[in-house]
Amino acid sequence: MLDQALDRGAVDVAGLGGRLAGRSGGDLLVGRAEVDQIETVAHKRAHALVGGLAAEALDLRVLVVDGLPGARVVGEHLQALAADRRAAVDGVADAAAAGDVGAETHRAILRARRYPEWVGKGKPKRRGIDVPARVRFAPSPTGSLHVGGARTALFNWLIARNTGGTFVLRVEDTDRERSTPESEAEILRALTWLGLDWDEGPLRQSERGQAHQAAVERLRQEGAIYAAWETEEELEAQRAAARADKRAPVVRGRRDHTEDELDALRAEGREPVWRFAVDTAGRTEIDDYVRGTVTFEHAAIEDFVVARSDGSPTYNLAAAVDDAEMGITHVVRGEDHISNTPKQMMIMRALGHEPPEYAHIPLILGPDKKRLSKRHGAASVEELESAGFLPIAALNALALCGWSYDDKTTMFTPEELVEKFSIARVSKSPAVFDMKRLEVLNGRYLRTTPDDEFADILVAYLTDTGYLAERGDGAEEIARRSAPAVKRKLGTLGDYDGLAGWLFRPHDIEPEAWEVVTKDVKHSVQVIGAGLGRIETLEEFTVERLREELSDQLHILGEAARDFLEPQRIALTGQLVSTGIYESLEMVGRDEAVSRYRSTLARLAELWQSA
RNA sequence: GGCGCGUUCGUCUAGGGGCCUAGGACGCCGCCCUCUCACGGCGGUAACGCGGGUUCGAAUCCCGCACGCGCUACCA
Repeated sequence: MLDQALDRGAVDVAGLGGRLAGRSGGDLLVGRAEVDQIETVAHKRAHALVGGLAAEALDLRVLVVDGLPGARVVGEHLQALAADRRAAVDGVADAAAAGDVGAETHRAILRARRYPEWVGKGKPKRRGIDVPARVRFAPSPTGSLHVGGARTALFNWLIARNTGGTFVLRVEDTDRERSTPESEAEILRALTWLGLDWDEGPLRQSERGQAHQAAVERLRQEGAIYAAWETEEELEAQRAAARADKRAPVVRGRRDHTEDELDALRAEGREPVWRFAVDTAGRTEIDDYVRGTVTFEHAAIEDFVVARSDGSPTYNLAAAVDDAEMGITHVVRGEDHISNTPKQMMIMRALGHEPPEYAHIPLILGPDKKRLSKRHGAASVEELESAGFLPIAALNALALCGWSYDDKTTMFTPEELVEKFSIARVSKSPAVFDMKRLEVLNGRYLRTTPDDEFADILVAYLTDTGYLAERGDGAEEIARRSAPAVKRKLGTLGDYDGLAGWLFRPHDIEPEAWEVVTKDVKHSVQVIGAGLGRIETLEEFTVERLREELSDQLHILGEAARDFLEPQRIALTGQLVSTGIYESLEMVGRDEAVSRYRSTLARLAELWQSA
């Protein structure tokens, strides 16, 4: 078949003088380079490979073995190859004829010939931070620490630790209406819970009033800001006009009031705000660690307010002054701040400071792809804690939100995180926070915790949430004893009650479980009775013995494990999902177990009779 | 509306011109562990937003479009 194809010239590769000949050997040879096993010719990439070599050699010689399996297939592939590569070869041939093969082609050829060391590196890798960085986390104390904020804090902390730098905590409480000391305390507590310690601070922006005033004064002297007297309505009109005009909705105050006008304005009792006089002709470029160069034309930036009419500084002024004066070298913050950055850079420059470097990290989204907020449920660190997540699990989930080390690692110790983190590997695109994944991760951490340590963690959690107090005396002891049984099933500590709640209650059967067990009353009575028979007389009430006894009974009955064990679980715990059956029996002991079995049987019997 | 950013399985991601027949993880589905629910193990499902261009070759580079998100305050 192949020979026929050859005879017809159909496989004359691109008419470049290549020829095909039957020969024994087993490999497909192209030029003088050995390519691959022949079956991989079917591979698309082999075509490309051969193409590359053909392009180089401009003379394709293909040697094929006699009696190869599927000569027809080989022939077809070679035809495909020929058609496929003809253009390729022509392209290079033309280029070569013109005396210029091109760097790209050269690289491709070299790569194909597996001389990786000769192959160009392509684009440069994104840069990381390799100097000791002085970074800051600057939350505003208007609520609890959100997942997004926590992640920003974490990244900053990681950069500080990993570069041997300094992590500064600064509380941005210039909004006096909404800032509260309680919220500040809660944020600090949440950071501590996560294990993020700061080297300086907390420094309150509200206590830096003098520095801010001085900066405003300086800007005034420099002529970088001006008093703006426009009323709310006038500003609105400006914006509306711009919008109608499809221009950027920027606000610019009048800068050329006469003395008489100013007197008149003051006489009205108006107080001006101070706006930054934006140089509308210029532009500001941010050389961002994660986004590359981002350019803002000043024409689209309004004359933003730096000082309110009561003289207090706005966020942009306070942040710029503080970052500059605190010697912050790298500002790492959420992407929602990126349009503030040129403003802050302008302020710093007007003040004679060189702006720091910036990294704007992508936002964390809720399942609806909107920025994660309270609406999405557990959106704060506080909620994560009370839901029963371990700090280490939360830390990992946060770190892996917008950052990855490689394609598989999902569990890092804090030390590994510090060692491996790099801003260069932070993703550009926003990430949906995956609560389910956090749960799974948490369960994994729980399971790797040694039993005694786990028991302590569990008891601490149950105490903090008031669970134990509500269950009365002896509850702690019960919880401690149940710890090993519960450990392998827990996703979060908050799931504890769902698994072990029955231990603290007098015997009762939840409706769903009752439904299961009453589906076939006769059968239920039978297997529960059989189970009871086994445990009633059992001297040694241990997991091992219980397993033996019940397994034995299960075999005698010839039941499927599920059909036999499910009713046992319900008889004892009254729950559909619970701690393991044998552990559960052992935990409550024989007397309690027997009494629960009997009470279940009694209820079943009652139903049976009435039916 | 303006400005900015983003777009690979449902979700988090690997990927930087040929190592991609697009890999991993979570979820989901199935099987196994005859200790059930669960845990664990094994397997399966599933993605390069669209259209052009550059190139012998594009998930990767360029352009356009679409969609999404952020910002657009005398809030931070």
